[in-house]
Amino acid sequence: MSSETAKKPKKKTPRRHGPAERPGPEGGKRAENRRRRLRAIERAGLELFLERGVESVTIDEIVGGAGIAKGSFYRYFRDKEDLVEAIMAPVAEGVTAALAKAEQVLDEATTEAQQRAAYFELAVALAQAFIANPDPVKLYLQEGRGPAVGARRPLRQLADRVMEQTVKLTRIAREHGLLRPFPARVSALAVIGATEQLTFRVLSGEDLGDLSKVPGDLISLVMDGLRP
Amino acid sequence: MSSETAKKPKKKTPRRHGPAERPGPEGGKRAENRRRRLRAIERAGLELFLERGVESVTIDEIVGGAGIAKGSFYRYFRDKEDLVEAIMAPVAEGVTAALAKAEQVLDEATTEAQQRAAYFELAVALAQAFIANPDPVKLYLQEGRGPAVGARRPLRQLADRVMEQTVKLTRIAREHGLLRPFPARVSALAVIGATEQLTFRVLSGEDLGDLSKVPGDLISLVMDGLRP
DNA sequence: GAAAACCGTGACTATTTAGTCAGCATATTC
DNA sequence: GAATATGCTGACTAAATAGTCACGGTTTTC
Repeated sequence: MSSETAKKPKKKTPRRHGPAERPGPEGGKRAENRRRRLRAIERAGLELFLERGVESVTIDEIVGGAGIAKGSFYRYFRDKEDLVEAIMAPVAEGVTAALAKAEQVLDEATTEAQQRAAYFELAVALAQAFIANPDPVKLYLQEGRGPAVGARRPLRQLADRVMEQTVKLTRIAREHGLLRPFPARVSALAVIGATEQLTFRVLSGEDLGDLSKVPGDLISLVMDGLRP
Repeated sequence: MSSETAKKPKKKTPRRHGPAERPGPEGGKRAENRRRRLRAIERAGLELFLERGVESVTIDEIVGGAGIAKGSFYRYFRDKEDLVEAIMAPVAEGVTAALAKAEQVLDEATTEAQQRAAYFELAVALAQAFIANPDPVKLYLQEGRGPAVGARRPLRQLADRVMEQTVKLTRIAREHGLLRPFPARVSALAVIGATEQLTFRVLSGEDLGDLSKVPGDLISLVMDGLRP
């Protein structure tokens, strides 16, 4: 508070989310309680975020839903943004890793079969990440286009990372002659957009018929188009 | 109030947005002031919503941005949701009308040429609505997947209407043999998703190369796919 | 099992916020 | 241009909210 230029909440962020600085104990009772509480907070937060939107949910509601005291929230998370980041961490890591892996494999691939296999692997890895974390994925789809300020920042940042990585992959695929020569950004965004919209509506309970057919239909649609 | 039995702010909504019930005057100075103020509020609100998200913006910030007193806001709008609805009205009407018109024309079309013309007209009408209201469209794309509660309700409702109408059109097109036989909802959502994502990123200032080529590329991509 | 480290609690403070309204200002009417 | 209708203002209230912290309970350590 010495220097002026009064920013309200400033960006002081020495440490980030996590149970606390996880002082020292062992793999015993404390660690167990910690895990339980952490999960309770994440679970309650996620449920409320999906129902009412990240920005409208208050810390009081979250602690109420988790059945803990308010002070405990602040032992585990710095603020709401921190909680969102924690909720998204598994998805963010899974998706980022899958995209990075695909890029690396593609760079080293020499045959078209290898290339196709890389894309197939990518699709499988993404599908696994989605299926393992449907609610966080829905939150991402629901709020991921918001401005990168406040509690939604982690969501928007993930969306931007996904876009950039996908553009890279698209560029590689195009250079390998696997795609028609549209600008890579255009192809990538169209594919992301179609995939995300379909995923969002499925996760919203929209009736899309036989769900097991959707992924195949999407790929067929994207690769060969809608024209009969 | 252990759980939630009563509605917090209730849904009392006797009248809706507008300058007021526009008492009586004429086409003179008062009406002029009214219009100016209305536009100032909408402009300030829209700018803040895009920058920081609908739910995070306060009424005080809006009146500050518009340069008016707080009481005046409430003369023109019931609350923030009401303002959002007003901001989106031109787009909502344009899009809804275009989709309804296309449905009607398609129902009466007898030749394939007429059908194709109807889709072309639709594309033109939608493009016009987008170009005439880029900021509201961006707001819709940014927040339109949020839950249909609070100030974002009008945005989500518009998104749902767009989806339903597009599904209808897709179904008609498919029955006319213009599309491959994917489930109509799947095709429709894929097209909407690709279109909206591309539009959102264009409006976010993303570099997509020659912008005049994007619509054509999108159509080509959707109709004939990415495969070379 | 006693001391020490750690943790959870919820009342509390300082802010922020939505919404109101009495009084002054401006436009319209005659 | 006086009388009246309408509109704008901003201080005010009540409610909500983020974040803190002293205290008492729990777990670990020795």
